[in-house]
Amino acid sequence: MKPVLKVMTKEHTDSCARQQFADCRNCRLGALCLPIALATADVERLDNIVERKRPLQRGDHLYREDDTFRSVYAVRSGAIKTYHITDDGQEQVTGFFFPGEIVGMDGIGCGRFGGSAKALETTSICEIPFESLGELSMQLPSLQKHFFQLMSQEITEDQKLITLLSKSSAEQRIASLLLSISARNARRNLSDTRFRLPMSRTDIANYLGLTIETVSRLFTRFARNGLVTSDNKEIILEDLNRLRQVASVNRNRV
Amino acid sequence: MKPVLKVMTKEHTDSCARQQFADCRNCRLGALCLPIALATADVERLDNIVERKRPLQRGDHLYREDDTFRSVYAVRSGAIKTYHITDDGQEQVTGFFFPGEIVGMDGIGCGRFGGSAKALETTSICEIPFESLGELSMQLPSLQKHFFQLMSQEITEDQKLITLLSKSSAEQRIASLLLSISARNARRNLSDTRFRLPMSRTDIANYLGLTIETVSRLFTRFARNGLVTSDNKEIILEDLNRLRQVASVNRNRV
DNA sequence: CGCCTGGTTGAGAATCATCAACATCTGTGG
DNA sequence: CCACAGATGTTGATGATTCTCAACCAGGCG
Repeated sequence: MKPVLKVMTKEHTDSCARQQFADCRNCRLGALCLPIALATADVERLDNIVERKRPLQRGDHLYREDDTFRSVYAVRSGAIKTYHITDDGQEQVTGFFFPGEIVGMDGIGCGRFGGSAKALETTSICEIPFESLGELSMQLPSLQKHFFQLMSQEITEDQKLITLLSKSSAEQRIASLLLSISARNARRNLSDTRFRLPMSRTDIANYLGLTIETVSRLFTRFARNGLVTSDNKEIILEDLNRLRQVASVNRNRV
Repeated sequence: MKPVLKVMTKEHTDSCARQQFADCRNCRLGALCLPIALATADVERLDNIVERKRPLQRGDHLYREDDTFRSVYAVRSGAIKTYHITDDGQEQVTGFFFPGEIVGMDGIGCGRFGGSAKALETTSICEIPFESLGELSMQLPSLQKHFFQLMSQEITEDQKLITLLSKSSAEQRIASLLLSISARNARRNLSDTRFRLPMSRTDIANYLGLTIETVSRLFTRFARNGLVTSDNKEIILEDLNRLRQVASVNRNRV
């Protein structure tokens, strides 16, 4: 049994969210998750179609590759990783999702999920049935538009990752990932300099197209150079500006 | 002046399309471009909002990064590359688009295009104004759904590229690209074994996260091993099956 | 004709992967 | 509460792939 005190850590915000989450109207993540310029009455209609599920435990699947697509999912608390299995059986991590972010939009296309989604830690989720959403969108132009936006944001995100994988050294990839998580924490009013990485080194390596050894070595190198302090998954970014430099100073390809 | 005979080459299909393209109803690409189960009357409504533009010349921009987003574009003939400029001024090619494919969906999110799109050769385009499309979607559920599908397909495509960049050797990347273009040619009823690559080695290298030297060396290696015959941009895939093997045999990472 | 762009080829260097040993953490059962 | 096993992470030595630099070739155009 963990002491109750645990609730008062930096995860405080999310922990509270977990309880308060009666509906979309007073969801603390509202502005992040579906920050639509919806009239109050419209939020209510959205709220009606959203289903809250019981929390996933670490390692539980939210959905699996080839499952029939019915819903997209908003992360309330915790963290999700998405991944594919390649033809030759290897895992490819394609993304990490934090509270306020939407998972599962790749499934809209073919009616099945193109990859799997798995909880990295205890995670609570709002399920948004897509059929109903489609109908609702039909009536609420702003909701439809917003959904288009979310999807194209995902395209943009993926393209950033493509650039990262295509052009950057191992050092830059890791610096970029840390900065990305930092920025996403800031959005949720959490610290942008001290946080816990919910994913394993293996997941980081896989996501960034590196080996765990390289990731490990770079964490220690960053620590040696005073860029970060890291105690396993707990991490402190000691110098955001210098980290930004590291992330962007490119070896001069092409 | 090119001799009229030119029209009878393997680009025949597309060349014809260029003329016949009075409207969406008898577009030969129809089933590829917006293969919707639309009633005839509905295609007519779609047709009404589509604008045909005059052809782009090689090097012309279809749109540029940060241009206000108003439309998505269907490629009728020719080829388009999309690219970003990174913070430090380098180009990152994010995709190649062939006839029947839709460009510009990354712009939907923030109201501006997230990258630029440029013609690799003489290219004709159908412009699909997005505002009108939004309204039309509102009335035609199947069109809205289809558009969601197109976008999530793009997400899926991007994720394949992510996997490619993250997990594959230079050899596999190039084999995969060739196979991708081959398959897309097949979709258009062109040869899947002999075609002209519309993009430069530089673009290929950039797209695949390699250097031009590596790309060049691998083309010659492939030729030496009887996988392909290549005369500059003209290419013949001599052994599709073996090429598929090369593309998928992974070094065993993670 | 010479210039310029784009492509090919070679030799050496650098980054990152691989293999291997070891350390640390977590959870389970005694 | 401790001991142990398995998973996860760290560190070191070596090697392969791919980059870098450089020379050279081919085709298009003024």
